[in-house]
Parts: sequence; structure tokens; C-alpha cells
Amino acid sequence: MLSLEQINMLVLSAELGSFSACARRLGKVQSAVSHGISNLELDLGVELFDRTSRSPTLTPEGERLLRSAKALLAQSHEFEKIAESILRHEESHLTVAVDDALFAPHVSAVLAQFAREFPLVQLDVMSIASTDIIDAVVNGDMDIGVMFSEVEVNKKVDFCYVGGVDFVAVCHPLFPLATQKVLSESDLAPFRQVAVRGKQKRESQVLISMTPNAWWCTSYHAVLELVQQQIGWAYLPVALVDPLIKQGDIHKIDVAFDYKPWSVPVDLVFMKGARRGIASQWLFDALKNAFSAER
Amino acid sequence: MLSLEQINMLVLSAELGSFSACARRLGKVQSAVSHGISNLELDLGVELFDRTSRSPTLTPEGERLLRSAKALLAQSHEFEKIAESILRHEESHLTVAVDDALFAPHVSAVLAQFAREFPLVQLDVMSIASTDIIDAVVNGDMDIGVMFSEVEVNKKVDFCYVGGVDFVAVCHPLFPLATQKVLSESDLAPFRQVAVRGKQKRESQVLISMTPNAWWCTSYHAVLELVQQQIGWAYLPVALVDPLIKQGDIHKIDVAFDYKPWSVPVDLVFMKGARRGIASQWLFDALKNAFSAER
DNA sequence: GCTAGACTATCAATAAATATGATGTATAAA
DNA sequence: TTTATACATCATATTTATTGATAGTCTAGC
Repeated sequence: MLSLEQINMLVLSAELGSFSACARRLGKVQSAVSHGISNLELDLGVELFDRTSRSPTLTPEGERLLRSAKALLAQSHEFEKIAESILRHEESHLTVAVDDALFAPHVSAVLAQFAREFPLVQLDVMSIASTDIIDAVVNGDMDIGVMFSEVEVNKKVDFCYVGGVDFVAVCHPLFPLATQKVLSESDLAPFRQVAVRGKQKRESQVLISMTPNAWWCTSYHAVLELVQQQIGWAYLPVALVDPLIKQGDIHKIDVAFDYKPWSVPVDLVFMKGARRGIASQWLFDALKNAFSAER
Repeated sequence: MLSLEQINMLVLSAELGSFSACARRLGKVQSAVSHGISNLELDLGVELFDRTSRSPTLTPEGERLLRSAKALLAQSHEFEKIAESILRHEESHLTVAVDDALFAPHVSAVLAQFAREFPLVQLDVMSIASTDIIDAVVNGDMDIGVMFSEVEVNKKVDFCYVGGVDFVAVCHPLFPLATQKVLSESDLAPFRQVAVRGKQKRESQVLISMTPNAWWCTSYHAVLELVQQQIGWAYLPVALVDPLIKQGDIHKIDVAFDYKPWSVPVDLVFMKGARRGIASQWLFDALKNAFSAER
């Protein structure tokens, strides 16, 4: 069975064009490399270096094997890096659920930084409705969730309030509601509201009016599509609709709220008592900071 | 530096679920494997197997490393296979030029068999006009060429006659020539002939009529396209146009030939005196047989 | 053409890693 | 309980790798 030490000697010697230089680099004596290479040649039955000149140069056969040798070394470094990653208590993969309304640039920036910090940790990023996130975390399908606060607190998960996201009521510029100036919330009732709820068919308590006539989507982007088709009005996060309002593609409904909050609180959720690795810890802190900085 | 022997022990033990079985398979004693695995664990700092039960099972960490270990072993086998391939004097890559009119199923079948016989030899298959093939072989750009015979023999290459390919004169069913029954060759002259010649702008001596009005392509498929556009008539290989003639998309012109050959001789060419490896040798013989069997 | 410097191959001695076989202990099946 | 099989450990034996010294070779500069 061939030895990686010898493969390393092959690659380094080829790179440096000298057995002695290779030996110096490896902290060994020259004869060790000379021996190593010639043993490798004996094992393979292939002459790797041409030693007629002062500095050994690869034979065409050596050249051909060099490519494969480099790949082999790269693979072995990968293996060792995985072992180191395990030693650092990094998870092998992490699943994060982010409500799609919260998937703003400051969140994806955190993910980009995560990729740099933990290159060996696979990340599953799921975009599901807030109301479904808690169940996913309880089931163990998700490690971390970023979601809008639920009023009824599930006892099996831990919460961490990280900030609020502003919502506005919007409709299409040609939608009947667009003509009136300032509305009371009851004025919205006759019109169809488009809102979000998950597969569980549970709606968020904070984001629904008393409208009897409602359509439901599992994603805020889908809601926005329906609003643009003049199917109804909706509460949508400012970050999502602000550019469209400025362009005049979407109309912001000025509602005189008396009790409904403009700012919807956002929680990070994670399973109670779950042993978290350092990648999970890092991501948790980074997401927390991202939302705090956003305010 | 980690040892492939130990990696092999990891993979085999995980597969068999037993150190003893692994030892038997490797022709070693049980304690060797026991030592090997525990040394690997010590080197990596990671516990790979859970030994509480009778048969050792991988820990989650071991599971994660196992995938990488398998890839590492695969890479090392690849390396050894390349060495063996070199020992068998197989070339690392081979370039073959085949005139596109000769690229029939019996040739591609040979290439498929070549792929099975020499999985490590890269093959460059080029489709260039016959008149350009010799120059490519002389330059050393090609190892083997399959081409229509040239009358003037280049002295720097070796030839091997392998058989003939039948050509027919064809045109579009609505082309003026299609109406007449049997033509003498001089009847073709007033009409535009579409023929093949390479970048060298040398035409093949065997496949050109005295037509003063001619268009040129570097590929027979291109010629066929032009014929289908009623741009002219052409001599084309039977294998290429036979299905189209049967469908009625192309009309076969019956010409009363007096001296022009119906069957154009095909040569295999290769550089004179070039040291040929066994892959080249094999391919040469296989192509030769393919054309002989075709007759 | 000669010499100094740097390179590689080879060799024998030695250090280190690896394999062995015996032994003890745990586990699952009879 | 007994038996067979499995793993860990240990001291020993063997193989393998490493070392330092030596001799031969190539290149550049004089």
C-alpha cells in the first residue's frame, strides 16, 4: 500500500525541482527523500524523475502521475481538515429556517460570513412560514429558526427576542383602497386581505385584521405577487415593498392604527436544551447581532 | 502524516462491522487492526468507533470521516491504476482524426470498445476533412487518421488501405437533375456541385467532377445540408444519405460512370516511424477490422 | 580545463513504526 | 452456564524509515 509521505515527496520534489530542497522543506535529510522517491518508483514500477541533469525533472510518466498525486494529497488534507473541524466541535451540517419576509440582505450577509468561518459545515437554509418554524424546530428538523413572534409560546423551544420588523399595509395603485387617504382599520374589512400562514393553517396572531374575506399564502413573496395582481391588500414588511412603493408599483395604505403594532417582533428559536456546537452558537450570535444592528 | 493502511482499516472495519473480519480480509492479525484504528484515532483526536457493544459501530464523527476516507481510498486506487496503465505502455492520451463521412456506426462502436479497453486513455476525436488529416499527422497533432485516399502520397506518413466507402451522386427531389433518368457524367457539369475540401483548399482527386461551378464545405454533413437546400448536387457516402433516399427526402442521381469510382478507398494513416503505444496499436487494428468487416 | 559548490545515490547503523501472538475481559448465542 | 467470538493490551519480533557519512556527478565561474 503506497504511503502518503512518498506521494508528498513526489509532489514537493517536482515542485521544487530538487530532492534536497524537498528534504529541507520536510525537515528531513536528503537521503530520506532520495530513498522515498526511489522506493515509490520501485513500488510503482515507473521511473518518475530523470536524474541525468543536475536537478531532477519529471519524466512524462511522472508528469502524468503528478496530477493524480496532487489530487490524492488534496483529498488527504480534506480528510484531516474534517477531523480538525470535528475537534473544534463544528457540526457537520446545520439547518436554519428563515421566514421569507426576514430573508433580507443583512441575513444573507451573515450566511456569507458563516461560509467563510465554517467552510466545512453544510448549511441547509429553508424558507418556510413563521407558524411552521416552531414545529420544525421541535421535531429536530431545524437547528435554528428566525421567525415572527407567536403569542402562544411553545414550551419545548427557547426564544430570543432580537428586534422588530416594520410592516405596512399595501395594495396595488389601482386597487379601490388606494384612492382613500387615511383609513381606519375597519375600513379595510370589506376588502380581501392576502396574508401568510403555514402548512399547519395556523395564522399569526399579530398580522391579521378582522377581515372575513382572506386568501392565504405560505410566502410573503407570493403575497406580494397576489397584491400586484390586485387580488387584495396585505400587510408586508417594509424591506420587501419599499423599493416598489418608491417606483409607484405598489401603494402604501395609510391606516390609523389604534392597537395593531407597526413593528412585528422577531425571535430566534432553537430547541430547548439541545447541545449546540460552535457553528450553531456562532450563527445564533451573528443573527442576533444582525437584527440588533438593523434597528 | 496519515497512513493509507489505517484509512483502509477504517473503511473495511466500518464496512464489515468488525476489526477481526477486517484483519482476516487484510491478511493480518486482529491486534494489528485494533492498533491501527486506535492509532488513527489518536492521530486525529477523534473517536471513530463505539466499542461498547460486541461489534464496533461508527460514531457520528466516524461516519462523517468515513465518506472522506472512501474518497481518499478511491483516489489512491486511481493513482495506482494510472501507474499500471503506464506499465502496460498505454498512452495518456491519443488523438484520432476521422473524416466525418467515415464517422459511421462501425467506427463509433470501435471507440466505445476502446473506452472499455483503455478507461484511462483520453481520446481526442477530431472530425476534419480528409485533405487536412495528413498535415495534422505530419505535424504530430494527430496519432491516427482515418481518411479517403489521396493520390499524391505524402512520404512522411505511413498508409494502410482498409477498404472502400461507396459514394452516390445525390440532389434534392425538386432539383432539376432529379427529373432525368440515367445521366452521363457530362450531364452533371452545368449544375453546381457541392463538394468537400479542407482548410488547405486542396480537393480530393477522386471525388470531383469537371464541374466548373462548385461550392466547398469542410464537412459532408454541411454538404448534405446544402443539397437539401437545393443549392447543388453532390457525391455523398451511401451510409450518410441512404436513410434519406429511402424517405424520399433526397434523390439518387443514376449516373453512367465510365471511369470515376463508385467506391472510394479509405486509408488509415499514422506518422512514419512513430513509436506507437499499445492503445494506439489496438485502435489501429480495431479500425482496420471495422472497415474490413464492413465490406 | 579546472575547481568550488551543490546535487544525488548508496551504504551501514540506528531509530521508529508496525506486526505478532499470547493473554485477559466482555458479549451474544446455545 | 457454557461456548465461541470479539476487542484491548502487552511484550516481543520484524519490518520499515531515518540518519550521517561517503562517493560520484553536474554546473557555473575562473
